[in-house]
Amino acid sequence: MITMRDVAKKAGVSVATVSRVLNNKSVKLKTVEHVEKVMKELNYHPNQIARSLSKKNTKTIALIIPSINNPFFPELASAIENIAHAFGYKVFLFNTDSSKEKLTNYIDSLGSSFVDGVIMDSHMLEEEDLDKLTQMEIPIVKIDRSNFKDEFTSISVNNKLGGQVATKHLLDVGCKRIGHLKGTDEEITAIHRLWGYRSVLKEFDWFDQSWIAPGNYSVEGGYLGMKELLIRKPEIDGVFAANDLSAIGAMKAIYEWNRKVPDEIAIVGFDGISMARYMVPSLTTIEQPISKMGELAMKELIQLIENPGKKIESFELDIRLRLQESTLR
Amino acid sequence: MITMRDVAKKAGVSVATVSRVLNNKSVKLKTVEHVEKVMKELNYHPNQIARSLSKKNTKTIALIIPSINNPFFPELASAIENIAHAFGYKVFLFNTDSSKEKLTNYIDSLGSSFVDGVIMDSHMLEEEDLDKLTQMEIPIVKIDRSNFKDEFTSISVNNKLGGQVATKHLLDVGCKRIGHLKGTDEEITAIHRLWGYRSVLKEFDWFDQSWIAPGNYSVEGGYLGMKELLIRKPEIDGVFAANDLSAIGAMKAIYEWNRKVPDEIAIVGFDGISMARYMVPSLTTIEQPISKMGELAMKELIQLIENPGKKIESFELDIRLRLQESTLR
DNA sequence: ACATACTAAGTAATCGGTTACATCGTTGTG
DNA sequence: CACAACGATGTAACCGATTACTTAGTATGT
Repeated sequence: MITMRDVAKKAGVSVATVSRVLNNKSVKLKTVEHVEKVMKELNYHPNQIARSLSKKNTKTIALIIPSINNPFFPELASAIENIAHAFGYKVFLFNTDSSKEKLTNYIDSLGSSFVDGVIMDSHMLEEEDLDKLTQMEIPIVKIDRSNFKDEFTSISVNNKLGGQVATKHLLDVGCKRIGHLKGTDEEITAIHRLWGYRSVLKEFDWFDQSWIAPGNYSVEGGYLGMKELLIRKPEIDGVFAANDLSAIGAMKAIYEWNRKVPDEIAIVGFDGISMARYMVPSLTTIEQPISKMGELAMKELIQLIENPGKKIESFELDIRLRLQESTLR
Repeated sequence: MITMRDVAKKAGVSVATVSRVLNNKSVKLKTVEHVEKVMKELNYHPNQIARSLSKKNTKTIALIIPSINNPFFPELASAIENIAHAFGYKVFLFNTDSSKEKLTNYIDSLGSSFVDGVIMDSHMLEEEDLDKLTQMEIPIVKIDRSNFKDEFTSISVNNKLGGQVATKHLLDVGCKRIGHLKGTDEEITAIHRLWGYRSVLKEFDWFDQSWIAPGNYSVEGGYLGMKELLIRKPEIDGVFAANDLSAIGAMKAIYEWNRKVPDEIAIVGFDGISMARYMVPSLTTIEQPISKMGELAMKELIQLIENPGKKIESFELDIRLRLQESTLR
């Protein structure tokens, strides 16, 4: 491996000068040119690890997400990676696969100062984990699920409001019996969406818990949950699925049950993943500004990293109803 | 920041001993316990960067993919990340967004020895890039698109065969006029799939280039390309789309055109992304063993990294026809 | 009892950069 | 003309670990 000393020796200057050339510090133009020529000749690449060690930064962040099967996360990751790249940061992909063990594992590793910051999107965080993270004194931005106190900058949307908008919309298009495919029980987003749904329907006398089935935030879950609802509630004519994936599963179940979307059963999802537009029929959904969330998260994290005075903030971005065929009637 | 010296001082031993405790080298049990206790007390975490500098490895790999919107890549990334994690490796996500500039940028950065290896899935590699990569002497595994000579270990499937299987299947279910939504012109996989399609149909006298429309490997592209075909070839009754995304777009176009899948037009995709199963109707597709490809790639890369004697190999995995409703008639 | 082998631990060099401080030559000012 | 100020460069310490080499102490064998 070619090192700075090799370059210095061949160029007849000191290592300090080579370093200065690399970092655009004051060096005579002629020297710069000469040293750069030597670097080319030797095909020299500065060692990022050594640089990180003395500079005490790595220009690297960790992105912790619970799953990669839900397109929401790739879309988010894409936005994050884009901004990161634009600002010279690299992104570690830590996929916890909804496994607590893997999450703990990753969190523990963060203490080893190989990342400058963390974007965390996980519902499985417990007090213990948060304590660890706080102790590490590493900048953190939480996305999507701000279930804990305001120790970290967080980016989220109003999930309860989203649930309300979705449910009201189903009422607006004439649905009389509206079911819900809820997300996982641990996720705060899922709980809030459920609350939104319930808050709109609680005054109706037909409404009770039996209109709620598990959807598990997954296609398979939505599919199974919808089958359950179809059996239990043949009169169902509207569904609010806690996310787009489960809505897609639900549509599949409805189709197999030989019922028509939207005429017999209208359906609303949540997230606004791009695939929702291309379903047949296209899926009405509560759209989160996914890219904007990713961009904001990354930009905030960079702020946190690069100017230590930066304060913790909470951002709540707007959702909107993206009207499509699945509720068009 | 707490360092090894702090631990050493407090424990009354030398830094070497602390290091040995960390690396399970021969140390008296009593000393180990004592040092570990001190580490706990000080909340000491070894600095990964310093460790990497002296060990000359980073337990990190770079995954370079062209896009994150096509679910194929998240599914691949997921498999890779899983194996990586199991073997103690971390994964950098480099998404080139089909931008040559970003790719070059990332490739150049790889010289700085901050990764032990690279998994590369990009069709945009040019001679120049390959030269750079070869010079860096960094272990590389290429996935999916082995368009260049055998300088690197590569994992792929037989795309031409896939195109043939898909097209023959459409003939088998009774299609008389079969169009193709091709992928991007630069991607070798797309070219091979097209070849497969053409090789099956070239003997038919109705067949010519005008049955091929651009699909661009994207939903939008498939949608637009299908519209084009529907206008140009009203008699079309079968479509082989170069990937699942474009097939999904095509189904949307067909639906809007008020034609029925599969009865009036049958359609086959390529890739076997999990979403294909949940389309309405579900999408028949040429299934690549995506997870297996990712796992194999990562395992091979680890081999390459950890035992330098390891030879370059080419793996061609099997594809299979995944029969679903979109060709069921 | 003494040479030999082995274990546990310490000393200091090293990985490849950055940077505080020192040095030297040049230019500017009264 | 003498001295201050500044710009370009060199020297060497440092970032936080690992590890080759060395040494002290203990166990084994004859």
